[in-house]
Amino acid sequence: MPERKSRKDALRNREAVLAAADALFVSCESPEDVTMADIAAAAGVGKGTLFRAFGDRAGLLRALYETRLEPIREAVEAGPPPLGPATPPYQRVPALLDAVLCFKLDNRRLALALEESGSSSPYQAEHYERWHRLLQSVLEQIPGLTDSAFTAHALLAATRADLVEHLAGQEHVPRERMRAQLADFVTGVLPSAP
Amino acid sequence: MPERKSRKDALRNREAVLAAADALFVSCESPEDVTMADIAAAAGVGKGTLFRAFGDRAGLLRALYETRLEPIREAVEAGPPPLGPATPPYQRVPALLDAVLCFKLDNRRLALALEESGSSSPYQAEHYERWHRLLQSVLEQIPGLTDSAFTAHALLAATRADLVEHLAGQEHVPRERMRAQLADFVTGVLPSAP
DNA sequence: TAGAATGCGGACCGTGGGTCCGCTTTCACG
DNA sequence: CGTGAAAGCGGACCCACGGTCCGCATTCTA
Repeated sequence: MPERKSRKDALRNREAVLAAADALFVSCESPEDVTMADIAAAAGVGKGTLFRAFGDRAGLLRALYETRLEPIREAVEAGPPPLGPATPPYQRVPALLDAVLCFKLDNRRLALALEESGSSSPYQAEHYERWHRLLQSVLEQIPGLTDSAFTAHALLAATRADLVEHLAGQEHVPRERMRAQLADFVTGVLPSAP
Repeated sequence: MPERKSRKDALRNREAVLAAADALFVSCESPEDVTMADIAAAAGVGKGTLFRAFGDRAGLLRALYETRLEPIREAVEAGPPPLGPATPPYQRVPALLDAVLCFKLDNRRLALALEESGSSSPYQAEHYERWHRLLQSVLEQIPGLTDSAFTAHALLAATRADLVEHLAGQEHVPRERMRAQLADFVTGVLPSAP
């Protein structure tokens, strides 16, 4: 069907914008003081271009996020254990959450920007849906869990970007300690094999 | 010290604003389409009055929130079991989280408005601090828990306003079911007494 | 009941997301 | 190549909203 290919300048500009936005988010105090105009200027394009390419702020954030997320997505969908589908559920659940946590640690500002993207809640984002479905389906294979849907939500909530930011930023919890805490929590939630 | 008493019209207006804001938040689709001007108009005062009384949007939200929260706070600090301090930890933890959940169910829009209050994360709010400290201290009395601070964060994260809103609003999970899910989750997290 | 102190209110401002439209660049086709 | 039209560009512009300001009204004090 359609998918008529874009002009090459459009493509080049799209990349420039993504790169500029990424850089700005990495080197900012708080995501909300990176404005659309800033990004356009840093990318050397006009605001119109930026909005034409991504629709609105949320669209740009989403596009960036998906890009960053792709390697992990692949590792989860078709990679080797402990992330890939061949992993037994008991090991895979902590591995998945650890991956999410690490991702948010590595992309703090971006994740933050996306979750507080003004309007709608993070729960309507399509990538959240994906994580939740996956986690739920894995949890379902673990006997003794009563409600895999809610459990998946609750576990993912423990990796929310602003919580991560709070722990890492304000309370200076080091990365490895946080990973250990989350891992402990997760294994505590899973029914202990008797 | 100071605390010079306010004029009575100031006090009256303050109440009018709180009432108007409350009403508007209850009957709105999304908290972000209740503007400050709306609130001022509904309260029959000028915008200046509103900002004089509460400083800024976040201040107003906070004031409203604290007001609503007060009964629960009292019940927790000095009330009878299962919320009050006399309750044994194993029962009190689920009771506290249930109270939080019910509060957010009863004040969905308001809690939402506060958490997404633009700028700073909910984790810097003083009322979050309070809940966290309390929950942590109760968790500490339960043997076998390795990290009460993180566990408290993670449990509270399961009651985040936008998650509650998502479950109640989009997925139409009924109140009692949600309470049961949370209760199950919480007891799952607490180490089972052997 | 006069004067000061406190508060009122709405016109006004700055900012930032998003739009618009005349001009430029690209590309398919001859 | 040359050429015309589609695709894209960019920055001036718009508007909504949070927040400020200051001349006027109300309340308090003596």
